[in-house]
Amino acid sequence: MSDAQAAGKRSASKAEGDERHEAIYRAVSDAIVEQRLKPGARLREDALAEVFSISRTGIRKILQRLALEQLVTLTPRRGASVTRPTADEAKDVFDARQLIECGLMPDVARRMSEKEAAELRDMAQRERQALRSGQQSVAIRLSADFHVRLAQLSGNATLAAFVETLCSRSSLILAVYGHRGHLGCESHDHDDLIGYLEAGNGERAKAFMNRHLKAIEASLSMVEEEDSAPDLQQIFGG
Amino acid sequence: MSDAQAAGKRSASKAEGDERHEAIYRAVSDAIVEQRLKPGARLREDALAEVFSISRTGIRKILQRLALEQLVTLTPRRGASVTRPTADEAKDVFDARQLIECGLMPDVARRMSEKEAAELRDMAQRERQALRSGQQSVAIRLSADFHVRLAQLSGNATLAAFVETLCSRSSLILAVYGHRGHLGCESHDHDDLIGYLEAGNGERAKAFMNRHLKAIEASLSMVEEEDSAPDLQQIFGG
DNA sequence: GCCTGTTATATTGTATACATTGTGCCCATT
DNA sequence: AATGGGCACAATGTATACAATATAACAGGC
Repeated sequence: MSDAQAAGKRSASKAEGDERHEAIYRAVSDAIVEQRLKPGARLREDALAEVFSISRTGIRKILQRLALEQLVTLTPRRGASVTRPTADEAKDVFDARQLIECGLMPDVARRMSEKEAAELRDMAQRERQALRSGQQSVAIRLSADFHVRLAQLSGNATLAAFVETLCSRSSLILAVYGHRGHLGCESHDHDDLIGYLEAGNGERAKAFMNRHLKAIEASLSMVEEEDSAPDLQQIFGG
Repeated sequence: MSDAQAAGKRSASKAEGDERHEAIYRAVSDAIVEQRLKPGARLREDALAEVFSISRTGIRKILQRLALEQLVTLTPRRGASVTRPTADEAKDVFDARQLIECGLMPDVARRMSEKEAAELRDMAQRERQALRSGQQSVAIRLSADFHVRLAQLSGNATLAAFVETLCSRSSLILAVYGHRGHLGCESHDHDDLIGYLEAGNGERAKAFMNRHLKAIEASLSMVEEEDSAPDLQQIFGG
């Protein structure tokens, strides 16, 4: 990589620097969403800076962005770590998803084209495939992407961007509170949903999405696991 | 500046730096929301750094945060300026507010205590007062605060934070597309809404909020005002 | 032998210096 | 006189150096 990096460094005089930052951001974000970086994992600035061959300045920028999206937690003099969502946060996130994603279904049903439906079916199929072949990280990502793409089809970019952050956080929640092997979305659910949307039945899709999200939330085991020796912390801790 | 900076450097050893940053962030954010900084206004890093007596590093951090909330626009080598929302963005923001704020009304009606109702009434009264006495900036802020506080009472911190960004952006939208003198919320609307909520009538409140937001949106004049001599830009510009 | 206080190390926070790039002005040329 | 190129300036992007602080290891005392 050193060659490409050195060459990139020299030739990246233009606005490529931004794209590089974006790429690094996505790399870290993806690693978190795909649960290769697990909640609680520390993200040291030096280490990240070395891995991606940029200075800490750029890394800090990226970490701040991730912190604003609640994917990493920035503790003042302690640095960054992958966020470990609380039970309250988990509830908020799923309530928000229910309100928004369900609310968008009628719009999606009205606007979705055949080409977009095909794209969604492709995503759903690849998700099933990944699930069957045991590629958990890929499946998690495709599942989140499916929900995000759906929101984008509503035509509301603002809400779509918000749904994206909610889905990313959902992945963290599943990592902490989900049962292993069961990663949220049932494999056939997404296909069923596409069917309702293709039929233009927004209300049906809305109701189905509601059940779908409720099912995911219900599959979580909401026990806040205490640290190794935390009794004092829980009794006195602010 | 060197004196104040040196003194600040010594005394701000603790975690006060964070609070200082937060204060500066709020100062800039407030100025934007209250329309003392108008859309399109350039925000030069040097100038801000000098005004607040910190280095550009801290300013950049704050500008990035504001950019993620869509309050300022960061053009790659051109710097920061107060965002001038497009008509599409305006529609998205108000659609989002309708979906979310209305959807939260039942929860608010169920959870709101008498003390919180009194607090809201106080805010609404101060808003009317500010409006009467011609303090437009204060009125704008109080109006946004009212909607945000309402969302907070739903108990969903995630959605409340999102509503906060939507309200801030709404202020920008009103600055660009609103008629002068008419700043969105009718003065008695908020009081009426509190009444429905106090009565525990969530559905009524929901319907009223829907009309309320629709009325605000309808009051906008959605003409994308072209710059002084921009014909070529609009025809060819990306 | 365990607990506490101190010191050393490692990591983040901040500022500043340097490199890069966009913009506007001025001059030369047609 | 107008246009195009070049140059100078100004503002941002990046990296590094320095300062402050939290953690952990270690030593001394109870």
